[in-house]
Amino acid sequence: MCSHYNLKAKTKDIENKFNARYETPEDDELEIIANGYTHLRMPVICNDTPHQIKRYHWGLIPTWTKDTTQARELANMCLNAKIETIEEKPSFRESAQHKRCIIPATSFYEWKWLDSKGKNKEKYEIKLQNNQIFAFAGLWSNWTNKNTGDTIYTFTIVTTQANELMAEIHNTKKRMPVILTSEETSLWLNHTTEFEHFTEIAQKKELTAISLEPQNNLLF
DNA sequence: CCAGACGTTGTT
DNA sequence: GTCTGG
DNA sequence: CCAGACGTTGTT
DNA sequence: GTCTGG
Repeated sequence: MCSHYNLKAKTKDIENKFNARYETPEDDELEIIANGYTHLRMPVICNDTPHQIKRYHWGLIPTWTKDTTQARELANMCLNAKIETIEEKPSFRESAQHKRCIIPATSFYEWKWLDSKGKNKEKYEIKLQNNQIFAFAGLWSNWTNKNTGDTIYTFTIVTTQANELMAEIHNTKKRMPVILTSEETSLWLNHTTEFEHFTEIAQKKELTAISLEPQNNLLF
């Protein structure tokens, strides 16, 4: 499961890459290692405002969520969404139809299990081969807390079957996020391409996996 | 029927 | 809101 | 990972 | 003690 990723880039480069502008001012250079379970607000570009970069919480909260307790549970569950079933799942289908987004990133993390118990794991950081900024395919949602009237904006990262390299690393479940180049993001946002096609797109990505030193804890 | 889930995968 | 397991 | 279950049947 | 759901 893709539950940690990194966005390390100059804000100007992110803006230029995706032809979009930050909604609110940012530092010149970002380096954010996002841990899904902390539900950080991360930069996203949504289908309804494709030239704006907004910050949404990672961990999708469906519109029908009843209260904050349930919201917390769902946000923890909905860090990822399988592309094969997003049209069916109650948590995702509304978003799959109307609420798509892309999530700028420069790398993500995965562990290779070296034994069946997961006692020994090898950490990897995965990037595009040319080390370019890329984007995950994602879904967004807006949830209004009936008690406070506050609306929380959230997103999830869409996953698909692993390609050859990722299956080597994510050797238990063999999944990986749907990775898009800046040229491919409009295919996802504009809703014009079949879901199966994104699996093909993801399979073809040239990725580089860097084995991380055991002592590198990346603040996790 | 109706309370409880609603998700992915092994918290990388 | 809608589905589903018990 | 680690708290919590560890069972079967299928509501009356 | 060991499995497993979250």
